[in-house]
Amino acid sequence: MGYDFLPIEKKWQERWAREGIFNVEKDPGKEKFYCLEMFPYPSGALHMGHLRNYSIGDMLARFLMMRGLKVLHPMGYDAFGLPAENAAIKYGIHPNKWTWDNIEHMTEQLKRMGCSYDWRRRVETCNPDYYRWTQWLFLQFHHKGLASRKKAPVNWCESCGTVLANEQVINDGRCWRCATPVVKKNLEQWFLHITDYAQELLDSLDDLPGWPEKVKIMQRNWIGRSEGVRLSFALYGTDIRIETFTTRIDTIFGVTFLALSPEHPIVEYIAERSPARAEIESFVASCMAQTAREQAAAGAEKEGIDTGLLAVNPVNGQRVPIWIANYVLMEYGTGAIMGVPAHDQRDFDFARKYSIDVIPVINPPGEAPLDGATMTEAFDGDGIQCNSGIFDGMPSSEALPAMKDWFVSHGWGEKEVNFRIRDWLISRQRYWGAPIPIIYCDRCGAVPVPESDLPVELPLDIEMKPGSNPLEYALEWKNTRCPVCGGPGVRETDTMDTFICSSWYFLRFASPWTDKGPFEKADTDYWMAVDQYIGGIEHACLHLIYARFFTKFLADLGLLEVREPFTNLLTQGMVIKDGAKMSKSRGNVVDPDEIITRWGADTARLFILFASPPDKDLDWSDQGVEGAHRFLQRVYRLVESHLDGLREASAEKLPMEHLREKKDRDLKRRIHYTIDRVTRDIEEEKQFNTAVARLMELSNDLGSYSPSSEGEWRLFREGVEVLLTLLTPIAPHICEELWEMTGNEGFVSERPWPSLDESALAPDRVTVVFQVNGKVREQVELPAGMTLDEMQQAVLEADAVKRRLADKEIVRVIAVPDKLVNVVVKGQA
RNA sequence: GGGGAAGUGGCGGAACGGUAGACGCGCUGGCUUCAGGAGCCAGUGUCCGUAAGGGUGUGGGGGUUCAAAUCCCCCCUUCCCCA
Repeated sequence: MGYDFLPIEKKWQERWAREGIFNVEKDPGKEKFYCLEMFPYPSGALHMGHLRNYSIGDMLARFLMMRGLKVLHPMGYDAFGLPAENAAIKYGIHPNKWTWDNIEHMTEQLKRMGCSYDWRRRVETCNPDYYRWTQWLFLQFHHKGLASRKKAPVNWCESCGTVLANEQVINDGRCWRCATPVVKKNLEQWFLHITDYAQELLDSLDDLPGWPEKVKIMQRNWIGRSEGVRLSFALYGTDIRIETFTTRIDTIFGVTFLALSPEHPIVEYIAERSPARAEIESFVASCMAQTAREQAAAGAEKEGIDTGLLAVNPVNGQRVPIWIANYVLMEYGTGAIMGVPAHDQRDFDFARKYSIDVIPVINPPGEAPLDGATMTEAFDGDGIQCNSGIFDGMPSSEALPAMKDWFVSHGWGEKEVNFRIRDWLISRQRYWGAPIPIIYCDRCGAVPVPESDLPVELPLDIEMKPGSNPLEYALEWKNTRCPVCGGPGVRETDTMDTFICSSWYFLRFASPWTDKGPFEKADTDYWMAVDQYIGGIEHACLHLIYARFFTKFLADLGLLEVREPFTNLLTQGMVIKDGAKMSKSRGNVVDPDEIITRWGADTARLFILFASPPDKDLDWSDQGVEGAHRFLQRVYRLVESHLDGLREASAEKLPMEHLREKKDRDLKRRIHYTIDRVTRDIEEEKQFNTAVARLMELSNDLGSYSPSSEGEWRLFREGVEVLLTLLTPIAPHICEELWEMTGNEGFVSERPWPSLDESALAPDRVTVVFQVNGKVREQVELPAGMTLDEMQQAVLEADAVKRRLADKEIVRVIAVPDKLVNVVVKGQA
């Protein structure tokens, strides 16, 4: 017959579904494992990145199930978002229909992959049963004062027609979704106060040994904690004070100017009093048109304008000019900086361009003192204080803490910890998202929708038009009653950032059917935290921080026991073809459907797991896929061509001590070596490519073993069954089929993982390497377990060694049991 | 500029400080063939050699060690993230 994979895969997928073998319920008496892959956006079809993500996750879930754990392995859809609106406009399909059609199609695809999900638990974030609770969570943030509306300069994507959070502005100030350059707008927006959790988000990274160091570093950098001093400069001749923050209070005597962000609120006040009012206003206008990244880039041209007004340095009363500068960002610190050109490169560039004084206050140790007039770059290293009053002569490393105390004790400022992470801007001026449950009332202000009125359902009878939010025109929906006073009210038409929806979906999987809350504590108490989370590294500073934030907040509400959602994180590498990431724009995509139709899901899964370790990039190779397919064919033939013998052979295993022949002992050893290595490769090393390699070796050895006696058949049967069981998490369909063909009952997917017979691992003979001065001279097969003395004897008798030892003085002999002997001699050997 | 990851055959990739190149792909030769992207056997880092056997070899250069792809220092290159 041969390996006819399509009907085989269909048959087993149907049987698994019929028997519901992957449905799981909590069982407090049993150890659990929560295995989760990042759920997809239902864009229409799976791509190779998904296939890789879900092959890895499914293999782990199936492996752990066979290891006897209660495995929660669910799947869902991150189903709100802009592409649905774009499709609606482009093809005239309602976002709702477009999304649900895609969800059904992608679910079919996942089933065709043979994934072991408990499909009863599927969630869709666009389902009112789900987003009801997203809205409920927003209200909890609101009650706790952690959701608020404020006016701020925000990132605006012209193409998406919406604002973006800071994390969502990437690569040279572009939109994370469409790569359009982001511009600034001053808008009133909803924010979640993630900064309240900044310190904990930072600290508890240390409690995550199961996360890649790389991701933790990225998060630490993103959170960006810095300790410094908040100080204010008086606006000369007024009572107004301008706040700044610095980590380098040791350079306070070197301040020669103050620089304000063009967006700083005080700029307006200053402009009114400045002789250069018109110039300031036009300068500010031109800055607002620049992208954030243009402003911040270290190499970018620094522009500024002198306001003609002065600020007073608190430590020495010195008056310094106030400038407005494009390189000062409103969103970092206070939006104003003290300019110390001698010790900060950006300030230095700016000062030189506009001929501002440069006053060195730290001299490099052991070198000539700096001269502000002639220095060519800022000095930001440690050195000796100068021009710093009573601190002159002190090493700057000591001066920093000393000056901090001195400064604070004089009441000029206070110590402050500053974070780079900003509050999370969550409003989106889009239709296809979870409505923010707020009603505006002229009398009562912004009023939260009562929990009993949730969900605030998205109206479906809307008209999609480019560049606008249909909710603005959905008057029947928009106009409502104020929940407090009953007067006329207007609904918030902004919807929530979809990252809100994905910040808690892993909790919903624990109790997807409950309507009493977002989840039931008894369920999350059992299932949480996620033991293994798998997904792309691109979410390092987005989803993964947001989800941690939500988890901590929910723990503080008493709704969760855990404070971290994901115990172990695996960030899979990209899928590469022809030297570049697979992408539509590069035209190097391979369609998962095509691969599964042509080669089968098992082949696709096997190739993906074999081609490279999960955290590294994977080079797609059509020939590699064929190779994977050939391996499965060989396994199929191996079983098919030995069917009668396998069926008749006793399932009773022969222990090692009953095996006499070398070939039998070698096979037995290979079988248990494979169990040992495959188990460790999957469980400890997370190195699935070598696990597959070990299975190929076992298969090769079984292929060259010709059983004839009853005992040999028993051994062969053990080998085949071990091969099929170990291969099941990787290529489940073919294994089920072969398992059934050999006359076994039930699903191999439900078999326990083979147990290791340690005694079968010990080798009878070993290849020992003889070296002279570290160079391999001979390889000899010796009985295992020789003493070091015996090994040394053996080495001196070996011809290749003897030849090189003539007339040489042996300095020492090093022997590693069962491995090698190295004879060290004087001079060249 | 800062941070991170990585550099090993023709290719994907293996190697607790202990035989470098497992496994697979590709290639070469042979066998077989109800010709299919099939199977089987042998070979395959490189240089010298018919061979036996040597030399050499993990981006480059130093170092530690009986022994280094692996540990330490310097340099080069590529990719990613952040400014």
